[in-house]
Amino acid sequence: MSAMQEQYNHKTLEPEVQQFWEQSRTFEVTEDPDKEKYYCLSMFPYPSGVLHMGHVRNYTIGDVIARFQRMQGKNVLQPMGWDAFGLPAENAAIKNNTAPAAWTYKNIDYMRGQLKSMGLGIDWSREIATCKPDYYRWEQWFFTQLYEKGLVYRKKSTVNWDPVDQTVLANEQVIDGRGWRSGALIEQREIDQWFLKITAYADELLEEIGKMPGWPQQVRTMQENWIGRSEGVELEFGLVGSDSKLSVFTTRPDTLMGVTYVAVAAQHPLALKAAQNNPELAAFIEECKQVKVAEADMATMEKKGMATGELAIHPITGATVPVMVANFVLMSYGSGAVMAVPAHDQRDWEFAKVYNLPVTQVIAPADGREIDLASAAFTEKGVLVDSGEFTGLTSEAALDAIANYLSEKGKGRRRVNYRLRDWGVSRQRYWGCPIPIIYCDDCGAVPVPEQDLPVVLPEDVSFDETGGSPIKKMPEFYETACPCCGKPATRETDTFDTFFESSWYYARYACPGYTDGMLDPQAANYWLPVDQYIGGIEHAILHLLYSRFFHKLMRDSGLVDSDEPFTNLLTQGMVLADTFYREKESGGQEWFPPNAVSVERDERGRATGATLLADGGPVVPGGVTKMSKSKNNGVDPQEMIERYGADTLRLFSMFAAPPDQSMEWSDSGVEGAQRFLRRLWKQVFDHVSSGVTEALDVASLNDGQQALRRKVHQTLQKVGDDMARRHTFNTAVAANMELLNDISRFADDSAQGRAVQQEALEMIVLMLAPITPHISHVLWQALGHADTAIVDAQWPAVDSMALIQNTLELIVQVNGKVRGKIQVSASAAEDDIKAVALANENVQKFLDGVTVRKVIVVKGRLVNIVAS
RNA sequence: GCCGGGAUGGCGGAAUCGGUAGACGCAGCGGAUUCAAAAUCCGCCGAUGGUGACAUUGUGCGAGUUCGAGUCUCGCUCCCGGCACCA
Repeated sequence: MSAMQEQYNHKTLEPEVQQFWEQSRTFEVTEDPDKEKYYCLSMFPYPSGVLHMGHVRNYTIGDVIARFQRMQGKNVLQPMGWDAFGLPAENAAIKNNTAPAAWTYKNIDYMRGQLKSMGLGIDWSREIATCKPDYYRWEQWFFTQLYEKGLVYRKKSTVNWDPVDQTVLANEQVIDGRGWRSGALIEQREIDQWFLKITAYADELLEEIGKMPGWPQQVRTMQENWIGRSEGVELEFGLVGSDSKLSVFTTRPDTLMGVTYVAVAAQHPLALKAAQNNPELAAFIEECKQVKVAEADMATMEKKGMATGELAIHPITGATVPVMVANFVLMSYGSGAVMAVPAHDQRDWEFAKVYNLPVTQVIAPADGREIDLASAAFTEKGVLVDSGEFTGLTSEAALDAIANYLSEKGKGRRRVNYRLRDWGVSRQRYWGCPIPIIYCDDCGAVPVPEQDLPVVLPEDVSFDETGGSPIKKMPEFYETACPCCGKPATRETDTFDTFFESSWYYARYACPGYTDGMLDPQAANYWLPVDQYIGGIEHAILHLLYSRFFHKLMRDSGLVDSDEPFTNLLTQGMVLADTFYREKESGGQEWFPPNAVSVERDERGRATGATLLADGGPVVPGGVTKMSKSKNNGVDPQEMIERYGADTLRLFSMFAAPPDQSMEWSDSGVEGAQRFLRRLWKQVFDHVSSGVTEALDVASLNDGQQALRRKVHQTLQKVGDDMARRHTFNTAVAANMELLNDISRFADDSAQGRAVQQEALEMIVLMLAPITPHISHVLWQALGHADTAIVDAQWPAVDSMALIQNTLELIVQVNGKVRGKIQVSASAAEDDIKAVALANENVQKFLDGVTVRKVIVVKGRLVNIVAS
């Protein structure tokens, strides 16, 4: 063992420790049936070029959990890879005239180095890049399997066309009518698309999300709402002068007797048919097409409609009601037609007011109060009135009665509807996984046979200024022969949505080099499901729903035997920083990085203003917002690692806020974290350089020694709970800071004093090991453990004997207000405690002239004297 | 509109099961050290009053339950996130 340096120097220390891990292959793991496994996974990064603070936070949380679980004796897998396909590579290719592949690989190489400098305990031998054929060949294979099973289909459908990125987006990728990446207004277009039948799994996806206690409630609710199950009745209206029927879906069959018209979507076949000889209606339908389905300000949209001239026949009464085309009916939900009950549905009511349609009340409040249908619809449930044989039933009873009536007559049936729509996976982009389909004039769409996989994406390509996909202009790529008949045929040139790759990467990490199939069942079933998944809340719906869907598809193909991919989910909060700006003369703001600004404060520390360091002129504080290029408030992790070291950066990230909350960046907070590490270093240095330490003899400790030892084991208990159960790493760090404060105040250089201090320092180094692994590694050696690396050390056990106290301090309250503190023996009887409390001098002052009514003793905590 | 989460010192946050509100850190103030500065160390640090012991008050607002409420209940206000002509 080399002698411990007096000064903490992260610059030499961290690379040395990282080299040790790499040489010892510390984090490379294999399946070991005798050991409990723990699979800890952080969402893999897109190789955009450089690491940002969001990555640092994500991967530090994951690494802390992984290292902690390893110290629990588990066989811990923590892999890393690259979500390598995607649009930014194409944009960069056009801008810099490089191929997307070259750009991506260059970024991966650079970012891998950055991740390594963070000191993450990753099994790098399992690294995956989704743009490599040995990865994507298996999703191509899986797609052909799903095709055979009928879970894949192609249809011409209205899609969201992003005019900037020149691509189709999934509904989930359209936010407020704009593309989730480009922000461009989305247009509607008809294109042939491949779809995955996620709706076939809607029920299971919904059912199981309800029983996943390891997921945050927020994410579960978001997925539930997204799937959007609603139970109701599907029923048919007849059409006058026609044999065809008009099918509608309703969740309120109890209001059926109040139907005064039927409304259909503009794209509904009935509307299109009626428009053929009605130019006015045709024009209206055309107008509705212009309105985007997901337009931002829908709420203010005017109810518009037009009569089709058709008449529908009520399934119970046989009365005829008009069929209207209405702009508020969605073709994509249910059957694209609704029964309208203006008296009991607000939208129907508003529409009826505009077009003078009758409002017929059929539900009355159960409590008999008056309602005014002239001002609004009555949408609550109640009791049926004027409803023929159903009159007098409650809404609940009528729901059943009418549903039964309709199904007996064959005019309707109970039905469940979902908001969720099938997943369109085709993208008209180049930098993605080719969809393994060949189109033959005679045989139609034919999946590429297994022996011809993978369909390799050509990497050596160049882009023209249109940004269109190069493989669409490469006959050598798309010209091929039909696998069925051998005639000349054309290859699909669309690629998969990149969510396709990220939907199963977690499983491939179990067997990244496996060449005999998509997954090695033995390895996959050993490691899966992921025990802890960590990532951003922005993936609450898209990625996390697709992954769950994929896992079930893989299960039903016999590839995995679990139902869900991620047992526990931690969604980390955003990283925020201060912003400062000046108004530009040309309009708009010029934003300055926080470290270029000096904040002035008054004598209480309150901010009074801010100036730019460069010119001393004032700048305006713009609040604390998510780190972003546009606000110029990003902090470069690499710079922080170089200046303070990875341990300091990791410590600060974990200390600043609980992992699921947003975290504010603070330069002085980082310095505080480093200050703590230097104090810890100095404490260990002073201890080890002042001689040998003899063995701890617990029985011989004096009060002061016992007190420090109690603090050590109390801290251990708390930190263990914070790390394992609560995931509140901020309070775990705070507890260690408290402990170090106590250690540095502990001035006892007696033999047993030094022994207690030795234990205290060992414990603090062990407790910090998951968070600050480099310094802990070195300090552990300095404390006399040169033979075993701290990563292989066991998490220490709490000595419950050390927690025992002979005397306790109790708070004494009078009527709930603290009036004094008393020391009592831990074994004191309740009556004795009461007597001591009542005798307390300050307590006596408040008992003067009043009568004690009751004395409440809360064991180990307080005494409350009730007096009046 | 609906669903979910919040609101605690100058700031980030702590208080885990109803039991000392403000742990820990940052900023600030005072002191030691230093020729000086940085670094380091010690002390103070919600508000009001008091030299002090201490007292009063204080967790967005208004009620309530309780011996005792930041925590539970009811009613509001505001903020953040998500969803939304979903029949």
